[in-house]
Amino acid sequence: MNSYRRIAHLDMDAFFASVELIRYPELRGKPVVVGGRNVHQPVAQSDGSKCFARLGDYVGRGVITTSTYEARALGVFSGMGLMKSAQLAPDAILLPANFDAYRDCSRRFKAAVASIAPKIEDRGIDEIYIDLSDIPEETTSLARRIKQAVFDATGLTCSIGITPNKLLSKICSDLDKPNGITCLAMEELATRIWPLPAKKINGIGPKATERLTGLGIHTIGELAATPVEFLVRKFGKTTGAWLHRVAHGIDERQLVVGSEPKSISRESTFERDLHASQDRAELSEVFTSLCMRVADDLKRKGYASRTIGIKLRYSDFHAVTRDVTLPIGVSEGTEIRKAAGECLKRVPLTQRIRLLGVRAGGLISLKEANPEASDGQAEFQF
DNA sequence: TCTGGGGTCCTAGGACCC
DNA sequence: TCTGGGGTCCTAGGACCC
Repeated sequence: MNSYRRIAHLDMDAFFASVELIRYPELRGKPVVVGGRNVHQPVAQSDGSKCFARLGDYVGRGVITTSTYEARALGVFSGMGLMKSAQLAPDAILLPANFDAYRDCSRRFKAAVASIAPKIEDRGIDEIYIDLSDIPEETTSLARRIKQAVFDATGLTCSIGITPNKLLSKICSDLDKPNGITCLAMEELATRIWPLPAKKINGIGPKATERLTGLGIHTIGELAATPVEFLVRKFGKTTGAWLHRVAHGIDERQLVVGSEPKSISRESTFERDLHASQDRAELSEVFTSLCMRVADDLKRKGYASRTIGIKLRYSDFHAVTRDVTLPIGVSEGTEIRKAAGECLKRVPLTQRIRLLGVRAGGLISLKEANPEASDGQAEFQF
């Protein structure tokens, strides 16, 4: 058992936007945002330059997926509604998301890191944890080498935090962005971590931040100074104890390597809110198409699902879910459509609908789900 | 002019079984 | 005719993350 661990968190800098800048180097230094729907690809003009969509011209629903640091300086961040951000930065360039390119780039940066340090936990398309404990190399030198490997593989920069655990490394990778390296030892907790706002802790989101603020707790240091009994009284046993631990920089979690997906889903927000009866045909078409896409994803990844569910978001943004567990796993679009259709009957349909989604949970490998396709499964045959 | 799409994990109540 | 706990599965909702 390791008494001293060395855990890195690596976060790609403005990932989607940076991938786009490799494709369109003429946009470097300009405010650029990625997002929206029906955003036109850049159009080549007769003089050889390209015509890009302008954020100020955008009409419709949608949010910013990523923005360059120049765009962030104008106050537009990921998650912000595009129509709202258009008010703040009308002249920013707007590019449509190109997920295939991002996934490809993601695979390349992860492979580059794995060639140096193979113990990696995947945390999505643009970040990973790396366990460096068993690598005999000085920390900063190792971090530089990893960053160089990522750059050589992708042309992109990243930021790395290295500390004794995942909790602190995640905080630290964000402290010197972009293109930074931040190492931290436990002795530096009070000086470098405690002054930060509590919401910098992974797992303290908007709701928890609001509750803490209501208790007069703003920084991680203030949280650390709060008696654990008080936190347990206010947040319950599990959460209260957890808040106390993380504020003191304590996190014993190991890296999770090679995890399997738990669910696969597809959802779609409509350009305008639809009515169950008036827009029946349109809704039905989208619904079936979502089921088919889930079926495609399941088969491509080699899973069948025992629990099929739906999600509706109404025009007031309130969401409901319904699901059903089947006796056997399914992966055919028609089977998913049938189960999802049963779920739909259990949901109120008076209000207009903003979003429709279909989810497949309870995943089992396709081989287990299809006994006749494998051998040794036919105990009860006539 | 409101608020995307893909996920994970947790909680809590009820059914059901031993 | 009142009454145990424990365990697991199912369903719904919600917080949070990238």
